[in-house]
Amino acid sequence: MALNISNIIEEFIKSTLGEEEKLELSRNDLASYFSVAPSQINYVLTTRFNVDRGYVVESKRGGGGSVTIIRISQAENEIIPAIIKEIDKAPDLTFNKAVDILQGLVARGIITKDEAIIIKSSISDKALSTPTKCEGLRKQIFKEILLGIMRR
Amino acid sequence: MALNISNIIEEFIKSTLGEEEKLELSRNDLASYFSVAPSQINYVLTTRFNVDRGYVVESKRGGGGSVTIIRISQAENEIIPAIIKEIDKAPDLTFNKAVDILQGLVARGIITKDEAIIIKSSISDKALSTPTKCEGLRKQIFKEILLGIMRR
DNA sequence: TTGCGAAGGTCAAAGAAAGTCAAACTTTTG
DNA sequence: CAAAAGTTTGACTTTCTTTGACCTTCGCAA
Repeated sequence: MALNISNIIEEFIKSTLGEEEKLELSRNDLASYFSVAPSQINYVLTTRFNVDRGYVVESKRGGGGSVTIIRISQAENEIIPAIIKEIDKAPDLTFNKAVDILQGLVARGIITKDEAIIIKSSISDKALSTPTKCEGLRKQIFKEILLGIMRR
Repeated sequence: MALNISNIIEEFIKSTLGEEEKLELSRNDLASYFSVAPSQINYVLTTRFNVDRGYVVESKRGGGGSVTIIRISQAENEIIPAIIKEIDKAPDLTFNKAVDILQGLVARGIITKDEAIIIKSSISDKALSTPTKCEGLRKQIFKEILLGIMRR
């Protein structure tokens, strides 16, 4: 993995979180600990700890404010329908969004890393590049895959 | 073999890779080390480290970005390119033909049953049913999946 | 009750990689 | 030797990260 500071902060948060469900921390302290702009913490949170990847973040401003990272724990049989509902909101599905979702599924132990690789292949831009570009195709394929996972 | 800079870079990468499975490097650093244009590295990668020669390349842009060269494992290195060659003979690929191929891969222990299920989902008629029918799409997706399997 | 300081939030611009593509150049081949 | 194939270069693009200026919210003390 490339060594940028965002990845390092991501790993730090994950290892501090450990097996716990929640982690409360101070944005400013974390930023000064890593000598970065406070807004960089937000960048890490929005790109690495979003719903797609299986986390939610809550926060409180003002004196004594803080940021709380929460691992989403959902009954296994509810996750996939929830994801399908979520992706159905947008007309299309980007590759990166799908990769985030897959990371979330791997993190929750629903699919293996190897399975994620296969799925990524099947919905990559390259796989879907055809003379006649088909709108919404990736989404459709991805949904079928999710349904297939549920059925097994 | 002609002693052009591409061959020298190729040898350098190979000897740095050694017996390892993966090598992560910086495109720009490598380019400046050999005093060539960065895009020359891409040229070397696409001509010398492609699937036909038993490698796949992954990369990440942006700060801390990098290029990773991955050696494909041996057994799969034989079988999968052969399958790709075979399916390339026909312009299209039926679902049933693909299922046959998948059965073969499961039988040889190259993929698991669960992985076969996922792949079937991604190339099913239902996944691919779109308003504008896309010729040869299933084939393309299937090929990408096969490449993905090699990459694990 | 109001105002100040201490959080955290937002957003856009700058920076840091890597990717693409075509033109120019070089080497090989018929 | 001419055409084809292979190599090298550089301008431009895309993606991801980092920074900083400015905004919002909250608790507490005067």
